[in-house]
Amino acid sequence: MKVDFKAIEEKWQKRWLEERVFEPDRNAKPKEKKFYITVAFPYLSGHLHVGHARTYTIPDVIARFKRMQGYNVLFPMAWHITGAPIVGIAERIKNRDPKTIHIYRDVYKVPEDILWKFEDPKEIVKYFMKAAKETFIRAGFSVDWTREFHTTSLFPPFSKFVEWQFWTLKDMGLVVKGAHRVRWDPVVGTPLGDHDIMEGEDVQILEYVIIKFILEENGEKIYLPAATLRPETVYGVTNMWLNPNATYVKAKVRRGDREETWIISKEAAYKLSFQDREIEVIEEFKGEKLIGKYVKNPVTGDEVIILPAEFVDPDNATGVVMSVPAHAPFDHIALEDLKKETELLLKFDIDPRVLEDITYISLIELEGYGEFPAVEEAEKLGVKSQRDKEKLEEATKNIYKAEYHKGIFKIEPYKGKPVQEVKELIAKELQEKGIAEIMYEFAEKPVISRFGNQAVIKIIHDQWFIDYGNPEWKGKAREALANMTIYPESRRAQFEAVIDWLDKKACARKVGLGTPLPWDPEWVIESLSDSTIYMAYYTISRHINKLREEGRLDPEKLTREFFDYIFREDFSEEKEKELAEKTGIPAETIHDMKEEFEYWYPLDWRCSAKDLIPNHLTFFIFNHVAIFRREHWPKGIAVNGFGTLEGQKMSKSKGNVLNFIDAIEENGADVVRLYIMGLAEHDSDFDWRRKEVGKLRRQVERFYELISEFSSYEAKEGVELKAIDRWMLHRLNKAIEGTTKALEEFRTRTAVQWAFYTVLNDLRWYMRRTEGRDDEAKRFVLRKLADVWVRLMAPFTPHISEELWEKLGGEGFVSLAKWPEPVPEWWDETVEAEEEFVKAFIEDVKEIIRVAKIENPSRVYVYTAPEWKWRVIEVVAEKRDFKSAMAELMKDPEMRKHGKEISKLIQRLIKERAFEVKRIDEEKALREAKDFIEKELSVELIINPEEDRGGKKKQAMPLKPAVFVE
RNA sequence: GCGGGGGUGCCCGAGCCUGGCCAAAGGGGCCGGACUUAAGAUCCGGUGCCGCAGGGCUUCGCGGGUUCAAAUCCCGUCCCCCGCACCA
Repeated sequence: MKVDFKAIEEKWQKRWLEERVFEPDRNAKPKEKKFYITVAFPYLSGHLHVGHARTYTIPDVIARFKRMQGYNVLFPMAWHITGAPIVGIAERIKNRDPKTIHIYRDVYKVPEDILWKFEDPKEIVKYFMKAAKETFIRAGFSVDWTREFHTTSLFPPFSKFVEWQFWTLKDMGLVVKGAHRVRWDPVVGTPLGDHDIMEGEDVQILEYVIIKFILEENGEKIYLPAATLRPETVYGVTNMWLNPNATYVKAKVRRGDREETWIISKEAAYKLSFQDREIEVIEEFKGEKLIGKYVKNPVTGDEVIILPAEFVDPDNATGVVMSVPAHAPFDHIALEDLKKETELLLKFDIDPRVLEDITYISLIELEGYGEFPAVEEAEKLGVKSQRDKEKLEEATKNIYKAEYHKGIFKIEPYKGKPVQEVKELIAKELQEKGIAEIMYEFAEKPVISRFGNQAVIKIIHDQWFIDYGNPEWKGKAREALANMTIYPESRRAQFEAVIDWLDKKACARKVGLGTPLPWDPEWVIESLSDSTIYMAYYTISRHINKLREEGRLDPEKLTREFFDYIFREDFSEEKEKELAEKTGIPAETIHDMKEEFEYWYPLDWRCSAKDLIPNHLTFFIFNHVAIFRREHWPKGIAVNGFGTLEGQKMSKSKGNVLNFIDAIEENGADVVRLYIMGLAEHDSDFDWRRKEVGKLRRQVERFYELISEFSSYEAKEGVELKAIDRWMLHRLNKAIEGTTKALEEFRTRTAVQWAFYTVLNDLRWYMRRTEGRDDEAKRFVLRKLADVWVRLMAPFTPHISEELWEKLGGEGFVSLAKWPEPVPEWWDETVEAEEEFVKAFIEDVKEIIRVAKIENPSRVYVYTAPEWKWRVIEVVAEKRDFKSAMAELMKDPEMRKHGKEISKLIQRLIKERAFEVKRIDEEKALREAKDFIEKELSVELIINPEEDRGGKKKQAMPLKPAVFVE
């Protein structure tokens, strides 16, 4: 039988919408019975694919589950359109970029006539919002659509809400203005995000400390700023390095109201001009001009000579390097090289003896090394000259790492401190004294922008930040987190780390869709920053939407005062009246909004994929604790993993994407939902495999057929049940318990395993065990099972569950039906143990037949353990040691008859730690299952005969009867 | 570099917190059987090694330790994945 999933799905989706099944009424239930769950709204630059499906299905399943548990559930949805990508797409469509057109026409299947409208970003937004909503409806998501909205100034009421949020943060001093470094295209003049970079998108930005050595020339004070990543080594400088062939400049460097004269490489002058310095080049010359001159170390006061070195790269930092041969392999080797080049020295008019006089200065105590680690390491790796670049780099890396992590500084005033600490201290101190500055530089080159230009690092001013570095704020965020439930709990550590590391976050930019910063409208609030507390907006959104529809809303009148009242203040009739006048919204409606917010908040659950932990989810915590009162702080976060397609990462540019809607079209929403929920747990990733989905589809069809069949049965109360019937009901209880527990913890995979597979397998076993039976007891069991099973499956496969619920004559929607609870009288651990015993027995006999290679067995003799052995087990379980168990047992004269055997048995039991054995009536269990066992094994089963066939009888142990096969 | 998370049988993946019932759930694949004219679907069995009686042996990245007992705890080590921001 083919099940027409599509027809069933459409039918119920229509009914749900018509009867407003998922629009909660806050007056229906007390606040203790409310359940508010949200999921990160989708960014709509295209269709949702199956990789996204899990993120949205989880909260829906939980919402459905909670609804059935009797909660008043709010599960809203909105759309995120803030940011640059959509604008970028529009631009690329306009430019007829073939790649973009391919994606939108062929992968997303946008009709041609609509595609060209995409030159306007608003059209993109319009199209995909509609598509996403349709997808969600067709996925069967139990969303309250009355609260739908989207972000940016295209939806003014929400924009006003964001404005309010930012004013509030600003007043608290949490939005600050400052400088910020960005990757920058110097030709086009724009900041470069990751996707704006053609080459080198993952290159790190390093913070060089540039230490200004002093060169006195004709009484003029000139600085020679040496760039280093190890400022602490300034105490060990023996000389300076310049590249004699590189071009250097003498330039006036202005920063603020300070002006100095520097000598740096030509490249450095250019790069520094983007980093808060005004550079005026006075003179250009080759590095050789300065070789042999002396400069003064600004920290130690030492006079050191400038020497030539070809390893100095003028395009790295300042092109000026200080030499610390004791701890830097490059410096050591360069000095060794130079000693051999007398001619070169003479050319620069340097007395070779100067080199001989250079004494290495040891700064760092490092275990496993002597005074000069750099020298040792270079030797160890067999470095011969500066040209052994690879080896030298390795040596440098080794030494740097070792000294940084394990080194102890030897020079006062930092003596005895770990290098790691000293480095920070010195860098800070030197900067404070004006001896050193910071220069940003790429760790590798080249870094090319998508415009094809060599990128630089620029310091931008007037940038607005949200100051997540604020220690007080961090404290509150930590407090909130500590009181939250995180699923999976193992992610908590990451949240803690993120809260610790988070610092100033640029919150506005000059391009893209969004809400303008209310006090500085040139800036648009950036997309991660405008969606941190919108869960609060949902609570009043339906009123806003209604007012809007009725044309009774002037968004401009949604002032700070209005939002303050709703979200941050106490109830006040007076205030409501006042606001009614100011906003034009009826006082009752304002009151209603306030009540609704107070009812739904705090948010019970926030769901999202795990990639949002380092940003959105943590911002969500931060912004909540800043703006809302403690009682409104969020209660839980559940994160989930991503999806791949047949083992491959989904990539729209490569075309291997399966759109969510296409998957639904192909398999039906219920199958897709069940598949995705059963595939992975919590934050682990899942892999979509077409073949498996197909298989599942058939199983779901089977489920449908089974329940359809059982629906005709009558559950007549009071019929006498056989052991196997009770077993089935007991197992059903377990499935209820297992599913419920798993769903409470967002463990969808375990839940599906219980709700679907375990029940299916148990049912299979039950049918096998009861084959040929057709009696009232069996019908009773199957009918009960159907009732329970449909409800257990309803969160996962809501459409066919509705259909089946209707067939079963259930009242109303299964979506609102009561979630099953274990039936107390169904519990029967004994019958389960007996059934397991029977199963194990069959397995054992099969094993014997197999191993002993018995052909055509005809009879199986089974001997269950005698009573006294059970007694021994019980006593051992209680006493747990040989002496007292033996003593206890020997009190009984019946037992004494078996004294010797008992002593052996006790020893064995203690050795095996067999302390937990559930007592069952083995003989009864075997007799009840006799027919079945005989059929399974195709033998005659003889239970506990007098005659000891094969002399096996004495082997009988509790739960392990003696067996003889003939 | 800093931070977070992992390494389990042919593959995916549970178990690890709270050591024992773990040769290790559940899928998938593969092999065999039943059903069928056949294919498919479905059902049953097998899938570390050895074993003519239900047993034994060796396994959970690698090395060591704790324990009567370790996939699970501790120490060391190797390898892998992810994030590092103005970007959704």
